[in-house]
Amino acid sequence: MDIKTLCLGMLSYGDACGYDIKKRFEALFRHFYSAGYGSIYPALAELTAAGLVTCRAVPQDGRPERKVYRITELGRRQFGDALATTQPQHKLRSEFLAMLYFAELMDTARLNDLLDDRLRQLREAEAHIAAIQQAWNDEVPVGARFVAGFGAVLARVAAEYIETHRHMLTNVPESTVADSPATERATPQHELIESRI
Amino acid sequence: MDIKTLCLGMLSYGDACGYDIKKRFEALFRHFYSAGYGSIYPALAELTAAGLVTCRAVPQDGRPERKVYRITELGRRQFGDALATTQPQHKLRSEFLAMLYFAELMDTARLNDLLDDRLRQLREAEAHIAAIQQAWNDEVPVGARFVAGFGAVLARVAAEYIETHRHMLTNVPESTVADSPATERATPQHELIESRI
DNA sequence: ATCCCCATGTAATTTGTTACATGATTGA
DNA sequence: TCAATCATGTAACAAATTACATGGGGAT
Repeated sequence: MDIKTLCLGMLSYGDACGYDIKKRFEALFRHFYSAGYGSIYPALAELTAAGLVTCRAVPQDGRPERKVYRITELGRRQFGDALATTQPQHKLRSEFLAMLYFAELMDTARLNDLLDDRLRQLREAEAHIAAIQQAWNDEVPVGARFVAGFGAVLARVAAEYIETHRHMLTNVPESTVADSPATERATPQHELIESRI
Repeated sequence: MDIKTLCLGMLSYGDACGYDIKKRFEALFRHFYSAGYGSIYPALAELTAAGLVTCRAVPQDGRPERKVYRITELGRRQFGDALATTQPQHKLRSEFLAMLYFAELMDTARLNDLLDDRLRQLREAEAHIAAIQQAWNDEVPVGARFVAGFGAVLARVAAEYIETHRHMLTNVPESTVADSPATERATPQHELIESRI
């Protein structure tokens, strides 16, 4: 399920230009999928070349013309196929967690900064999802409700985990905090760590 | 915080060869960071060239020689700098959620497959984390405990959400299930969808 | 017999991000 | 007046995955 296919999916809910599609991505997909113009515009060009969408140019005064894309029957079929056969991936790449693994090597102030930053992001995500949910009416597709709920729950739980467990990282007895990196730590604990991982 | 830096971090907990480092990644980082040999071996070569690690070849009988890497003082300092200054990202790319957004366009059997697959992955993640936690002793760094707990909680909550909300997607009245894609859906709902997103 | 583990690497390919290039309109 | 929004696209770059290439040892 690449960006090309997702653009097709977006267009199955209504005509749009590249700019619109980006906005749609940002509206609901933002928390689990991102796409920039550098991906979307080439994707639309390829979809057009493959006959999966059609493109009509709408001139505007004072602005560049809109290129409005519409999905074709072939495109609809192909998207249906993709939904029926693709096995979806779920990739997380969290430098945040990777860094916290090395919490010992950071001081308390730095750790607090990292945790507060992440908390802010999570709160913002919760607020954003809540805002779009409130603007919904009865006809919103179940899929949208499901993924929005999913995002909201995960963001809330992640924030709660940070709040209830941050003391593990920051309430460290003074002596344990690393301060003289060179002298004591140079050679001692090599080769004996496999058990800790 | 790229793979190069993370290899450096891994080596700050003990000497290792590329193969070992990959195993370490898989042991605990697997749920939020992945790295293949194609990333790790070049990273180690670059770290060596930059003087951040040293490499000593250990011949073995019947196997290719191990190239055991050790972090240098410069490497340790540089890693400390990275921890102190890098602002970490947290990127999620979930084709799973993206596809479920279009749940209307899938049949119940397919949805059940997708949900069951994801549930299995999440249960497996929980089990894996529980296993490594049980093998731990008192000296495990707090960072490792924190990230393991984080992963365990998120996996559990995600699984719970799927179980308690899957009926939204699969208990659909017969009539609503899409069956004749071409005829009814060709043109009707174009241009009126902005409000639903 | 066959598969997995050990152990190294390179090269091609795919994929996505960032920067560049342009420019009028609208609201603060 | 300054930033943001609308609107398109290309080109360079960065990064990671995948495939290729090699090969003995040990377990089932």
